[in-house]
Amino acid sequence: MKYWLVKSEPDECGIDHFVAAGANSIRWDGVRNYQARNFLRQMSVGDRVLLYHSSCQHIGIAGELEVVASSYPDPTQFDVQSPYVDLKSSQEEPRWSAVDLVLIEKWPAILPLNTLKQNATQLEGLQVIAKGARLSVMPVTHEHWQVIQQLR
DNA sequence: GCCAACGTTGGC
DNA sequence: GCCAACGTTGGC
Repeated sequence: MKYWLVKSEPDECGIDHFVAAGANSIRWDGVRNYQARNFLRQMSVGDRVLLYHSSCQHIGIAGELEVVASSYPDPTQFDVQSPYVDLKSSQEEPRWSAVDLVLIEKWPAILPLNTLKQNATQLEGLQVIAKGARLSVMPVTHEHWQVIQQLR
């Protein structure tokens, strides 16, 4: 089992979207960055995922998700109605991938980015606390996962 | 709203 | 292959 962190603005697809979906999964699509896509493609069913809220009032980790479907072609890249459409992508060689995620737990409170930064020594290398970090899908080591669990 | 950091594009 | 210009991300 591997560990990951995904970023989203809570208005777009936040923890409450997953709460509303209940036992139903939500497709994690619209990723249009190659490095992030490559990480999506490394996800396996059963992997655990931290959901991070960005660009909002309470920045930080909002809860835990689980991968229930490994990567498949992101349908939004072919949807001309979608803001994520990519006209340079083809059905034969889809450029972008999506996975399906389901809620494991909404944490009782957001674990603030500030708290993560205050524990930067223990979390050294965790990409979300790096200055200027823009990656929206990133791996989390088992050690970092355990530190984060203790901080929540 | 500002702006630093970053990824991508495209001319050469 | 280099790099300037541009658009976007995301914390503050």
